[in-house]
Formats: sequence, C-alpha cells, structure tokens
Amino acid sequence: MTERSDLAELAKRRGFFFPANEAYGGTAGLYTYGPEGAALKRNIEAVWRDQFVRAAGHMEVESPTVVPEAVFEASGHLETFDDMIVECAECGATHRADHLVENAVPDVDDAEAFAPRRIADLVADHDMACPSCGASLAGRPVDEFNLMFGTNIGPGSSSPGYLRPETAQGIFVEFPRLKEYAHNQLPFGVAQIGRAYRNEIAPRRALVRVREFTQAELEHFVDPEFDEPPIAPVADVELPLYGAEAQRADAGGTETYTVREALDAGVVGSDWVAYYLAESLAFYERIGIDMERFRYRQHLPGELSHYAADTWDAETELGGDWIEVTGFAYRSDYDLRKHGEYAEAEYTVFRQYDEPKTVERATVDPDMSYLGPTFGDAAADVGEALESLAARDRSAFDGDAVTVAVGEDSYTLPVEKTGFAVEERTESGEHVTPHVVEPSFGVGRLVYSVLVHRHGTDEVDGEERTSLALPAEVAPTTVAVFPLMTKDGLDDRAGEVAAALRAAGLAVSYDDTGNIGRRYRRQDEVGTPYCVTVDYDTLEDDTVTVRERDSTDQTRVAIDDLPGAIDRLVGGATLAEL
RNA sequence: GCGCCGUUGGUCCAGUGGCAGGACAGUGGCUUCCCAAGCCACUAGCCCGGGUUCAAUUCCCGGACGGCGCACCA
Repeated sequence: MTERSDLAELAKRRGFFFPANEAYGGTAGLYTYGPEGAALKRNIEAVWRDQFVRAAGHMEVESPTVVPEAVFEASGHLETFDDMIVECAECGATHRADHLVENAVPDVDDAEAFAPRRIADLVADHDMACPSCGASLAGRPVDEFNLMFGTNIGPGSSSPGYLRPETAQGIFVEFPRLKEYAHNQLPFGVAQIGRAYRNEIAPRRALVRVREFTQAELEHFVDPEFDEPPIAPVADVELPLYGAEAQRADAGGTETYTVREALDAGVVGSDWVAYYLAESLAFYERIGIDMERFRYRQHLPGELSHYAADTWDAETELGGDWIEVTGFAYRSDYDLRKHGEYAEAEYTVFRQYDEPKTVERATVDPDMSYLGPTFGDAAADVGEALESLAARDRSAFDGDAVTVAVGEDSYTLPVEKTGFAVEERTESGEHVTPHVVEPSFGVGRLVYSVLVHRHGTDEVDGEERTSLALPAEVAPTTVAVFPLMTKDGLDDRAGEVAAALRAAGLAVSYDDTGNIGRRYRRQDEVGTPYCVTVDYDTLEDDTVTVRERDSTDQTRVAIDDLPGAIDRLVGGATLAEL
C-alpha cells in the first residue's frame, strides 16, 4: 500500500507519470509520462530493442494504430471483445447476457452472435433469474460492451475501424510482405513497439490497467515441424515457475526448474516458450526488476486466450499482488490461418523438400460441353464435386459411371465425360502456415514495476534518504553535474564539464540551486547513478569529485578522463577501479 | 458498471456557513556550502455543475477523478 502511494506521490512530484488531462478533470486510465518517466520508458524500450531485435537478428516494424474492421473479423477480436452485459436491478451484479442465454436455452449455443435486442427478448421469454441473488432479469436492458475503441476511417460510417487492442495484428496482417523481406525463409522474427488501446471497464492502479498502453511484442514465425529453439545455451538457466498444477494445489509457491528440467518434466509444454522464458530473464534483470519478486505463472485452462495453446505470464509482485508484465504465448498458426482465410494474400511460406517428391494425383477435367446441356444450372457445381471426389476417393471412378452429390441432389454421369486421370507429378515442396511464438511485453507495467522495486529508503549520516536504485543503463539521467557554489567561476567550470559530458553522448543534468546536499538527494530520488561536483580544488588541478548514488562514496577524477570514467562505471566498474 | 471512502498551493496534510493555515518542495538573495544546514523574501490552493442560504471551500444532489471491494480482464 504505502509502497504504491509513496510512489504515486514521487511519480507526480518528480515527473515520472501523472493522470492525463487533469486540467480538464482528468481521464480515467490515461497517463502522461513526465520528463523522467518518458526517459526511463525510452531506455527500457532501448534495452528491449537491443536484446530482442538487434542481438537476436530480428526485424522491427511500425504499423498503424487505426485498423479497419475486417482485420478484427479475421482475428476474432470483434467477436470476443463484444460482450453483452445485463445488470440485475436487485443486487447490481452484472452478467454476460449471452452466457446466461446459452446456459438457459438448450438449442442456443452461439448467443454471442445475436443482436442485444434478441438477447433481451430471450432473457424475458425464459424469465431468467440473476445467478447472484435470484431476482428476475426480465425486462432489464442488455448493453453492448466492446473493449475496442471504435472509429470511422474517412468521412461517414461506411468504413468502420478500431484502435488496435494489440500491436501483434499489425505484424500478422503484413506477413505476406514481411516474409519476402525474410527471403521466404523460416524462422524469422518481427518485433514492434507501439501503442495499443482497450476501453477498460475499470482502469486501476496507476500504470497497471490503463486504456492506452505501450506493448513491445515479438512475433517469431517458425516452421512447426522443423524449427527448434537453441535450447542448449539456456538449458541450465533457472526459471522460477508457478505452474498450473501448483496453482490448483493452491500452494502459492514458486518452484525453480532449469529449462532442461522444466521441459523434461513437461511443466512447460513448448520448447519455444521455455526458450523465451529463459531469454527474458536476463532482460528483466537488466532493467532493474527485483528477481526476488518475480515469477512465471502458467495460464489455467479457463483463462487461455481465444488464440493460444499454452501460455505463461511473467509476473512481478507489487504491494502483495502479482501483476502480469509479459505474456508468452504459443499462438500456433491461428492468426496467419485466419488471415489466410479472410484476406486475399498468401499467409504461407513455401518449404522446399530436400528431394523433389513424385506423387500420384487423381485429377478430373470434366467435359463441360456434356455437363452443361445435361445438368443445366448445376453443371458448375457438379464439376467441383467431381474434383473433390477425385481427390478424396479415386475408386469412385473405377466403374463406367460415377455419382456425385450436390446439396440434396445427386447426379450420375459416364466416367469418360469426367476427364478422370491419374497423373504422376513432381512436387518440390509445400506451402506451410508458420506457427507463431509470441513474447508480449507491457512496457508501462515494466516501468511501474521497476519504479516500485527500485524505490526505497536508507540512512545516510543519520538522515533518511529516498532513492531509486535504477540500473545505470535505464536511469533517465546518467550523470549530474554541480558547481559547489555559484561563484568564483565554479559554475562556469561546471557548465563546461556538463557540456563535455553531453558531447560524449551521455544523458546529463546540470543543477546549481540550493545547497550541495539537497542536489545529491534530488538526483537520488530520480535514480541518477553518478554525480560530479566542481569545487575549489578543480580550479587548482582540473579534477572533480565523482559520487556514487548507492554508496554515496566519492573519488576524484581528472576532467580529461571524465567521460571515459563514467563509461567504465556504467559498464560495471567500481569507484575504486577508476 | 455497482457499492463504500475520498478530492484544500507543485507534493503531503490541517481547518472553517462570513479575510484559508502548516510542512515539504520551488524561485531570488546572503553565507568557502560535499550529502535534504541556516537566515530573509517571494510564488502558489478549496475538483466541476446545480440546489439551500444574506453568504457555500464547508450543508444537500449530480458529475468527474482517485483508492478499495464485487464484476470484467481478448
């Protein structure tokens, strides 16, 4: 509790994040990142990009946030995001109206597709009762609730669209082109860092559940039969796992498995998921997540997404609660298959065989000059039926005549009019729909977790101190420069030092207000790992003090060597090693 | 969405049917000032709308926002 309210106060006061549009009363679920927060978020994204794009050799794209409706028809989001809600007049409980109807009316199992009007009628006709308190729900309005933000693309309402609820679809939709850039070779990965939107019913807990958020997603396209992750290098990585079994037993405890053990014991079902659980561990550590307050939790069967097979979440502990910061899903071929069905383009990759294969294939070439006059309107359908029959059961063509069914009717014709033949064909490969392994990171939740985990108080010379022990790599400011006093040229000299450090590419703050102690504390609060002070000795010997945030220790460094020294410190060197 | 509680300078709080207070922070000045020091000065606030009242930041109603619980969470 305190942990979070203290942080909310710090976040507002020091500019990490704050409720957006407060001058107009505020908007629930929308936050603005202030200067410190925007820098921290950007740095965390940079680490992610470094690891999951650059180091992994993957591609990164940027797709629009406004997406036409057809995409979400294919992806399944339109259906699964559109819930119908009925509220009980007695107890105020809200229920999924479509689920109530499905449970109460035996021959209805797709109520989700019904109009709200019809659902309301069904509720009234069957005099359904509130599952919570038993009061009648007849006559209660059925509200439609869609978690996607709707909009119109262009003037009028002829082209409905939605703000994307996940960045992933932007990658899936563009797969036909993306595969070209990957030279039509699996496996390859495409990443995207961007905004996504969900019209949450109840935004909660600062950055944890918001209506607009940043995702960092990697879609790793793999050949389901032949591609395997490089398990060997990560086989001994220890994973803190909270599996479905453990959750059912309500043990609450996390068990540590190596990647190898987890796979051998079947705790993690997918070797690809296991691989990314291991890979990501280093990432969380690098950005400053407290690994004592971190676990991987397996989704229970009931909470799996409409597209996912086995899914694990990375969770961080915040004030006694566990929150999801990453979802690791094996999405199989669901998304590409759906887009392949709904869209015009090819969502497959051609996989060449090692050796071309010779296969026998039954084909037909119906004599339409016979079928046309004979079967009239049905001729085309009969032709198609013959084609599928030949592929299915070539023995049907063994006799003199063959019979096919078209709808209710059946048609018989001489085999010689079907152009039936068995050909030998050489096939050099086949089209496969790639499977997708998806690590999907919630950047805002990571920022928030890092802030909570790194935020603490200690004591320096008997005074309580608040500090943010951020890793140097993600800290908004790497080094702050102060003149001991703003006189005798100390401030001019400090300005030169700051400029030199900026020229060296570092994120530098300059501060000459208040006294020196206050300035140190100020930097401690926003997580600046190093402070440089120009004092009277500087004027004599061109050295400055470098002070370390976590220990508050200092050492003197020559100004000429300062950029290099800071680099070495960021790289892990200690003050004594300078 | 429902219920309970809350909303006062940048932040955290006190308080009042009649000129609104403190602490911290911030800004300027003084002080050879290395860990929130001292002194002086300054800046800055009652969430919004309606009602009751001579008068509302205060009481009542509604809304927005926030916290918690329930529901929801692809």
